[in-house]
Amino acid sequence: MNPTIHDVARVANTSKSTVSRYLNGQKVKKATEEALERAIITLNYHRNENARRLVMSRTNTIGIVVDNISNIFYSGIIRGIEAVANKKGYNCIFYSGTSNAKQEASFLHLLFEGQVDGIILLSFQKRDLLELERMMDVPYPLALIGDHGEMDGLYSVDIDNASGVADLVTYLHELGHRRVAYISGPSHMGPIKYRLKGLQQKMQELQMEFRPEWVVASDWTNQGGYEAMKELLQEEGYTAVIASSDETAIGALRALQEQGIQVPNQMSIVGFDDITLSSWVSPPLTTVRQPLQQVGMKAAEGLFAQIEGEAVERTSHLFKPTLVIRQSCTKL
Amino acid sequence: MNPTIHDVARVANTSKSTVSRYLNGQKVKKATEEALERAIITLNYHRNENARRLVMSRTNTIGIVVDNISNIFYSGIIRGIEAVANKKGYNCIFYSGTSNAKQEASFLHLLFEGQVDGIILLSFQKRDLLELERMMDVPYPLALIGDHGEMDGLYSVDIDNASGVADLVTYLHELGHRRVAYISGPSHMGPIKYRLKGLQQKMQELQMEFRPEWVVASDWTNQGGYEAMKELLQEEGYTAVIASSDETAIGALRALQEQGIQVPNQMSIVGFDDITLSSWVSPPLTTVRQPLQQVGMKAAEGLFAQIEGEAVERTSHLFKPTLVIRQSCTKL
DNA sequence: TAAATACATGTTATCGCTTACACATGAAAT
DNA sequence: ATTTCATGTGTAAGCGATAACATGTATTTA
Repeated sequence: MNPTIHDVARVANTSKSTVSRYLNGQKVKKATEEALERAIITLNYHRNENARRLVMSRTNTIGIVVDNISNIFYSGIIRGIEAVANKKGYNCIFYSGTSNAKQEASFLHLLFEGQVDGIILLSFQKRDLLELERMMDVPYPLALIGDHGEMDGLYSVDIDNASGVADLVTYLHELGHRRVAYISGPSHMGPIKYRLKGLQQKMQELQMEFRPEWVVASDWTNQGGYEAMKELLQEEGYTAVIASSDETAIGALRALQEQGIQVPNQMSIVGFDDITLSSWVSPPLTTVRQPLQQVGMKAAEGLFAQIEGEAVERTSHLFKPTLVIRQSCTKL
Repeated sequence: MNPTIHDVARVANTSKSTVSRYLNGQKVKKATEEALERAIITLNYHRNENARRLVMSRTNTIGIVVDNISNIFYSGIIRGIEAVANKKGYNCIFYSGTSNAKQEASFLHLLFEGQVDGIILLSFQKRDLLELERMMDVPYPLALIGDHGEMDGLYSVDIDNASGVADLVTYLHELGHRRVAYISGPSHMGPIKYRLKGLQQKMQELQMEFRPEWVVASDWTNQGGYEAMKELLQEEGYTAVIASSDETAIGALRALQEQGIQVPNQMSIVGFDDITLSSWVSPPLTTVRQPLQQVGMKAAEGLFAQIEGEAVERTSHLFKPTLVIRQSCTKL
């Protein structure tokens, strides 16, 4: 059996409550402090966190539920969350829905059961509206990152996807491009809808021609981008391609180069995300960078505000990406 | 305040222990079962996991400590771990040492404090020997993935890196190559030493010439591979390059192509890892694939064996990679 | 030196659950 | 009808911590 606070008290010749106070940083007499230190080392005592949580109804821990823990995009967000959590003295633990197809809402039990003080749900998949509604009823601290199904009532944070694409359109427009093609992504991903909407709105605003046959879908992989570009190459008339992710943009670039089409001289291309690879390819890819860390921080801040009983705006908070100009576009 | 088992008992007109038994799947009379079901729904009862863990000294949860949660290599391993854990009815929670430079051993407190029943430490960084020794003294279920500092006394699982490189050497030798260059990786990574050792041993065995100037280090990034290859290009005489990771191999490929050196006609190149990108590049890269999922499963199995009190071999368990032949090498 | 104050420590109830044990109930065996 | 046994349920004692309250000791002040 592990030693308990009671054992420590016995060995140090004092009482449980003194031990508890000492452990929690309250002042004790110098002599008892030393005795306690010795006792704790001798017994190799570690406090039982479960007992503590039971009586305190508090865990000092937040849960982060991610659909795919190895998604590289989440790493920046997680860094942001952890930065805030560390400052607040909280621990982060991660739950992954990766292999088992558990739904996010199924992790809410962690909250009910007292395993965590709050939860951040992190996923760029499009979310189920029923699940979102269910979450709105949860009287516990909760923050969403990613799609919020355009409904209010939940504290959520996301990239302003529409704005990012709009920036790309504007940039191409400034370079003189009037007809641009678009490589979209898989429909189950949250950002897809907003990126397309941003494209359409900005193009309309700038009175650019929008042709449905200049829009193709991809699965957001490199290979998908390659294939989408091949498909797109059967149409003509556009002078630039906007890919809705850098990975597809790079695949598309490969298809273009394979066809002997020079980038950017004969075709301009831009991506979205600013992944590391984007600066390596040739030509280096113009794209927009997502403020991932800020997103994570904002979500964590909102969560802690809720944990501490403050009022938060239960609505969506968006962060604008920033344009990163490299060498994949040319002036017309 | 949340409803407790006591509230449920009151509403269902029975006693705490009956509720507890019902919740734990023991048989109760049909009538009480129905009453309990109703009471639980009415009250929206969720059992307090902390109280339960306190009295049971058991969490049904294992902790997975990873240095960088977004490392794509870990995703396969994690899938393996989760598969075994799910089968055993355990939950996995992840702890990340990402942002804060916490050492792995500092997560052992989770075990002492009763937060988890066992821990898997997952990292491909080279491990600190002092930390490893400290872990050997821990009388709790523990499994290591990655470097085990060549010491026994810990249950650990790893890729057989030496064997992987040896396979590559053998393959090149079979193709007629006798003089090969090698792009190593960063010294703080665990596999580096073993991969180099595998290279040297197999080359010696096959009586191939090993020249120090044909060995350069890289940081295992694409750009690092590019630079390493440039450095290597100042030397001559070798007919093939073994890169110690696919990402560097792809960078090296870029450098070669930039110099107008045709792959595989003028230079053969192989990588290590079999990342997705390796089959996309041109020419598709010959490499070795790591059995990541198996590694994860083996670690989890060893951990559960320990949790269940079985004896396990407290030593290193290695899994051999398999050669994946594509088109980046030519017969001499 | 006695009274007033501050500070450190001990006593005890409590958090919500599981479980050993005792007890009640009803069916099966005598 | 009585005894036996199985089965379901209640009582009560912990699990290991915190914290309100009471108490004791040291320090300051009159």
